[in-house]
Amino acid sequence: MADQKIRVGLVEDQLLFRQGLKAILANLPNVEVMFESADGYSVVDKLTACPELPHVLLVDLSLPPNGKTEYNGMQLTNDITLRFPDIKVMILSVHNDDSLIAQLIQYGAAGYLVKDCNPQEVYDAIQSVHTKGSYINEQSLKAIQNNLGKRHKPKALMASLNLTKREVEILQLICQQNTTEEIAEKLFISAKTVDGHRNNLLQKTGSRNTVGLVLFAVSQNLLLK
Amino acid sequence: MADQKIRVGLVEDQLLFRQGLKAILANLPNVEVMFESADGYSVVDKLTACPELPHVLLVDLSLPPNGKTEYNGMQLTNDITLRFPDIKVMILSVHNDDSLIAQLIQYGAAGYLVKDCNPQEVYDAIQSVHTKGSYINEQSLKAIQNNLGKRHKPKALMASLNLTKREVEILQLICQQNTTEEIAEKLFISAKTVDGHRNNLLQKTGSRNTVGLVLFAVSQNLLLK
DNA sequence: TAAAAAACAGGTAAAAACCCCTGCTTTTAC
DNA sequence: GTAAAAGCAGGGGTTTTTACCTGTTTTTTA
Repeated sequence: MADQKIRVGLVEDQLLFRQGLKAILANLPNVEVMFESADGYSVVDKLTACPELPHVLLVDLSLPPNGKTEYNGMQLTNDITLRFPDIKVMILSVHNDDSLIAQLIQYGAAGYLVKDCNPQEVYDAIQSVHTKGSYINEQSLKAIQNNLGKRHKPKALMASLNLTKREVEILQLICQQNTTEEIAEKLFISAKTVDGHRNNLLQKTGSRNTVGLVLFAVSQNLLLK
Repeated sequence: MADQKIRVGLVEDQLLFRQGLKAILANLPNVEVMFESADGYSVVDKLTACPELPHVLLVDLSLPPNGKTEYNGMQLTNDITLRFPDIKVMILSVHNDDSLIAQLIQYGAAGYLVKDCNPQEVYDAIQSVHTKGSYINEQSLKAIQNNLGKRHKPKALMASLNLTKREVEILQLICQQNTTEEIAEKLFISAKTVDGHRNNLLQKTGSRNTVGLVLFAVSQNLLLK
């Protein structure tokens, strides 16, 4: 198992970059490049035809469009991880966009590398993705932290607002697109009372209108699914 | 630099576990345990008094309360990472709760380990956190992926709805708590026109009212920050 | 170039927002 | 243990905003 080579696939449109990467990886003792593609469209087909699937797929984030429709590394990542859950997708990109990184992780990417990293880092990443299941470096972690829900200290905020149970209850019903009267019926109280609670909510949350209430509820994870 | 020892701090209430961990780490050549605490309350004070800050802080997630108030590893992580950004906080926990892991990462934790891992993994984690800035293993990555919003192909949904640019623009302004008239002023069009767009949005998204529009925008990540 | 889609706009009724207010019950604090 | 505070329920009325309908003009696109 430890001596078995890590099967690596490359998805990268620039021929030179792809060849260079292949050359670098060829020098590594326990890595074998056994798959490559210049665009995203044919990858799934090629993989289904493979006798052995690659362990790790290095995917360029900016893949070329096919005529009109675009099929970039993000979409490919999503499709690959859904159809081949065992393949670890490692994104290569020139950019370093936080929200993009977070989204890629969300779409199932196992790691993210900028293209100007050194070869050793590529090797570490492949190794880490294969053995640990992921390769998250500091910048990726920061990206994740910045995009892992925007709620900073929800408990503190909630506590300071001091919403009552009834208010939370009504807020949740508002967020389910109920009108004031519908809420009143469901809670067996007067519509006027609901209106009063709604106004308290507006005041307590500092909202201008229902939109603000919904955004608040979302930020505080108060939504019932 | 490479020969310099990694300074490690322990925050763990169980004496036996803390001592055991210290003994394990003492065997490692490039690790030095130079700080320890049995609860969360005194950590910040102790750290400010330190001549040299630890590189890595191993923190037990379930720290004991002080009388009435609770101060657990989550809160400690939040405080430490805010006040000492250079210290990498590594969480130790018996549980393996996805949403908890994600929240900890969000609060600034650099890694998460379950307590029944083997000593080698602790060493790897410390090493990784110190050199790479983070240690995210497969279960942590899964936790992150599960908590980075829901994974249901926003683009596909968006495409099928076919919102126009103008509609998206107006939806975003609605989500900023603007009234129809304010939006009209900002876009130099009639309020009636904005209203028309709003109605198209209601129809296209299948919403009953503005609340539905906001929830849709949130689900599609259409909010401008 | 014809059809489709988008942008625009007016009228009307319903709902929400925003004020004012009175009681009653429960919780909290001194 | 009593007083104060907070939560809850209810009411009246006005103004603003939204929801829903209709239609026309402009822009896209097949």
